[in-house]
Amino acid sequence: MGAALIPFDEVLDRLTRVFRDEGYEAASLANLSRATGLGKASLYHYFPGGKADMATAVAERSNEIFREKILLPLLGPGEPRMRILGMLDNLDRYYARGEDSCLLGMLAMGGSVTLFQKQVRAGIEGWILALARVLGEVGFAETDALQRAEDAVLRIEGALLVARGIGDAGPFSRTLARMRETLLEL
Amino acid sequence: MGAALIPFDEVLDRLTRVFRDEGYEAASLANLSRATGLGKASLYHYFPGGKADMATAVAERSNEIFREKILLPLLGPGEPRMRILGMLDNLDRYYARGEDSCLLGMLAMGGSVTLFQKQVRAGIEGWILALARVLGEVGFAETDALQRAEDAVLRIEGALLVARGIGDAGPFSRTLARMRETLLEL
DNA sequence: GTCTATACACCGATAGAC
DNA sequence: GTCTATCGGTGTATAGAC
Repeated sequence: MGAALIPFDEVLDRLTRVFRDEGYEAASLANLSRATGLGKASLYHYFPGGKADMATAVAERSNEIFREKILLPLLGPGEPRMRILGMLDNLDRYYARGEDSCLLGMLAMGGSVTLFQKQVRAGIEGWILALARVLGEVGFAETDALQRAEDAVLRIEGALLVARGIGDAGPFSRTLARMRETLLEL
Repeated sequence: MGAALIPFDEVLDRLTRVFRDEGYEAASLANLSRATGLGKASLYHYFPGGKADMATAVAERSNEIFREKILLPLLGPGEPRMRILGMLDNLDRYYARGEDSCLLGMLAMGGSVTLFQKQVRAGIEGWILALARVLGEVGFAETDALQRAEDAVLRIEGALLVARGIGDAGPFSRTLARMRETLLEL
């Protein structure tokens, strides 16, 4: 009969970890099966579209979680400057001090970007827009706020890429530290 | 008998394009064979270690070309400020205005980073050190110069990642524009 | 140094029992 | 809803002729 062995969200979490650590192409069904404890056929029960289906679901859920953990506190109540500094702390935790990679970044730098461009775009642009909005509250003019927000987001992404590439989380930590001093400056 | 059909450097160039556009895992021997016009067995003649061998060779050559086209002009003769601004123009051309991805970035965000970490580290750190040196000539203190250089490099990488991820080169162009105004400022 | 042909493991995906 | 067993295809890699 087979009741669900673990909650579906837990399945998504484990799939996320594999895609985030290995990238889309290197994440084999054998990996994904092992990570979830589910047989391949069971994975196909939840995701009829197979691996691509799993990755898009995982990317969408990742965007939701990012929204909860990063964007809502950023937009939420409190003094705007403090919320922006709080975002930097939350990012530090979210990306495990630079040890974890960004799922969207991994999907972006893979051979099948186009499959996930909708989710990548939504995640990136949602982040930029939210940050720009709070920078606006702080007093930056709209275009300046947008520029700063875009710059901040792509610096985080670049820092995670470089950290992963050289096997040293230092660039991520230093990037957060620099942004603490410059993001609100001028 | 079989003389070389195309110069070896041309083979490397074509392999580079495949790895840079598809990433390591998605670049199949069939792709690489088609792109070079060489049969699989011929590729194994040049690269006994197979695909990993091709990718490391390609990464090393990519670092050499980057050095020629970007780092030497940056370090070369001329007024330091102008050389730094010149680097930004050269990067704009090198990455085809944001349409091309960074090979090292693609390798960094793949499931086999560890295979290429030596080359990725060499490329990234060589770039940072060169830029820091010229920033030093401009008058920035050593630690400040290093911070600025690291920040600049990871912004370029982040901009290329975001551009690829959303399918729009805009973030890359805007990043170069912002850096033209801020990299030498303060 | 290039090719054709092929080995054989693993890939994503499916069938069908329970 | 889960499993085992298996499919056909493609992956990397090799053998051996020319």
